Amino acid sequence: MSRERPTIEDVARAAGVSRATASRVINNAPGASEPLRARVSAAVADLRYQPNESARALASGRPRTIDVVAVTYNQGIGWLGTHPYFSRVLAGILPVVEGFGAQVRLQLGDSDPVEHAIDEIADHAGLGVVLADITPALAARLHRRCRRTVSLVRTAPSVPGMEADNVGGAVAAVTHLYERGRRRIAAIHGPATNPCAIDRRTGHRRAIRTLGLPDLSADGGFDREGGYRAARDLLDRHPDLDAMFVACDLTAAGAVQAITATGRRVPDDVSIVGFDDSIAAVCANPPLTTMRLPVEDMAAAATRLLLAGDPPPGHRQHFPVTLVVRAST
Amino acid sequence: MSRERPTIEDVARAAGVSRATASRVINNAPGASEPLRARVSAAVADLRYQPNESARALASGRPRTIDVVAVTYNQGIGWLGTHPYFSRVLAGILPVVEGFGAQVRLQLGDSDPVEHAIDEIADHAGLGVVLADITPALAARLHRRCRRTVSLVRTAPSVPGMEADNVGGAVAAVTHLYERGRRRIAAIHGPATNPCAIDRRTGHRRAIRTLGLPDLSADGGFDREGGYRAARDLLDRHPDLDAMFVACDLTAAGAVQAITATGRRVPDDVSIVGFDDSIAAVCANPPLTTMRLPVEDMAAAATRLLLAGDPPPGHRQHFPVTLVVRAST
DNA sequence: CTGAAAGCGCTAACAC
DNA sequence: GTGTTAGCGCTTTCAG
Repeated sequence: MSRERPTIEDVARAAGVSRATASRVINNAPGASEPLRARVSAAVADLRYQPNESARALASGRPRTIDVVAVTYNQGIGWLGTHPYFSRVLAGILPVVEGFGAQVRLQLGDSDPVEHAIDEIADHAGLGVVLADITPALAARLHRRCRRTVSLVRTAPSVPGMEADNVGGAVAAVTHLYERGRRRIAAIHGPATNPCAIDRRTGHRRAIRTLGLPDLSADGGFDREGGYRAARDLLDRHPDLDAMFVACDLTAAGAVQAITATGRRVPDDVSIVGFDDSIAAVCANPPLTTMRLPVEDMAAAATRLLLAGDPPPGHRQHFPVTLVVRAST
Repeated sequence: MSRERPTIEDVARAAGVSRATASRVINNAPGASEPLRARVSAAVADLRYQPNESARALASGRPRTIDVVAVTYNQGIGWLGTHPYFSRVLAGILPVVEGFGAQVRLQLGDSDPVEHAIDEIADHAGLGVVLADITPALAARLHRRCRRTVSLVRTAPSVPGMEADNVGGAVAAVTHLYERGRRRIAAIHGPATNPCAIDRRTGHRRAIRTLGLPDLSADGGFDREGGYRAARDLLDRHPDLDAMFVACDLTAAGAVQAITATGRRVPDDVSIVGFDDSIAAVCANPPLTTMRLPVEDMAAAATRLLLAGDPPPGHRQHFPVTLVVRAST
């Protein structure tokens, strides 16, 4: 057997048609009769033909890839290896793209300044770009240069986006704690500039206002260390608190460690609700009650949207955030 | 300003040279005088020229990408989203590739049968393929069709590989427990077919033999649930055990939960050492003493090797596995 | 509905 | 050293 991969030329010859016709049926584009379609398909199967993606990309002016962009915002590349979010995004995207016969490309977007990285990604985009976690301003910039873009977090009005009910989730979390009889409920919030964190903060504020609870808040970022520190601090300032709402499971895992370190028990003395339902929630001890963010579903939906054609500007798709009860409450 | 991206033709014209010369300096290949190099470089900067990767790929017969392959072995795509390993691999690879001006492509390799997926990846490979976690047999198959391949786990003799000292790590872990005064040391092993797990098993056996310890083993897979189950089981069968060596942090996190659930304290009653030093280790409560696998370093080294040219068959690079002491011992 | 032919932007032989 | 030229394998007008 020949070592060379067959080209579309070979397929056309084998099927006794022109390259154009072969191309049409391979891309199942209109304009080919049933009999010819059958012959071409047979030839494809026979020769085990697989299109050369590079040639396709050049000819059509666009690689058949979905670009996933992760902006690091100077947090260093480390966060990618430690934060459970990104791999869930990939887990959602990969099967969809694979099923479509396209490919996944990873873009870092951390060169300095970020704007250049974003512009370059936009100019080279393939079938579409998925924004894993990006500021509205940057998303808008990218979307201006490349329409086929979807954000997985709340974003600028023009940019198509998958939106989870972070506000509602935070309300539900605090309410759950309240219903468990807790009244001294503290909160550990995420980064002040992160859209998800902002919404969870909003939800928290709304809930304590509604329930008539005091505002016992601290900032913890979205990492474990921040959670540990914030929890220690909170416990120092309010030794009588009996619950914590934490805006991220990773942070919550740190908070649990801090609570335990002060000799308190979870959930008996302090109960705690996290957010995300990531691997961190189930690794914590006790495992965390948390608000499930359907990251995989959102990423998969974003990908499908992109694969289906140009998403209309401002398109929105909404996702619920649901309570998952474990041992920490 | 024109919306069209400049081509190499534009650069050549602006610099007053031929396309070939422009190409040479852009790829900084030999065969261009200093003065011309300068003129071309100026034109590149001036026009903000960026090569069209699709055209490059087609002309040179190979896309400028590093392909990262994750084989799921029917575990479903979920593991990718929950197991901390894969994202550490990416965190190691991305900066290196980015610095080189190449791209990262993700390959799933889970179609049925796996062999086809592997063959297809080999036939379409770009600058090189990084095998995140693959059986020796599959790695060998891929390497046969594509020389520029590196495995991150112990693999077939012919396949270039990055090898961490898993055996030594396991020995060190058990020894650490022994030095802490523990004598009833149980072990929770990983999947019987996983090369890393096998080596850690070997190390464990070697250590208990050397130290004259009984073999108290159970199988836990590489996930949290398995760790929980195995630990409960072990505790049932050997209520007097005073330590556990667990072949994966995720599994160890589950084991800690199980130990706690039986009313025992970590590390007072049972101390525990994990393996990997992943995010799971620091999310556990208490945080886990563990054997650090330098995944990011290994992935980065593999990438550099690939980017430097075809790695010689059988090439090996060794990495230490070091003890990180935290609160679980 | 089908085929012929013109590139897509670049690399790499090959001449000069 | 430098330029000319022939493709890489495919998509996509444009005729027929």
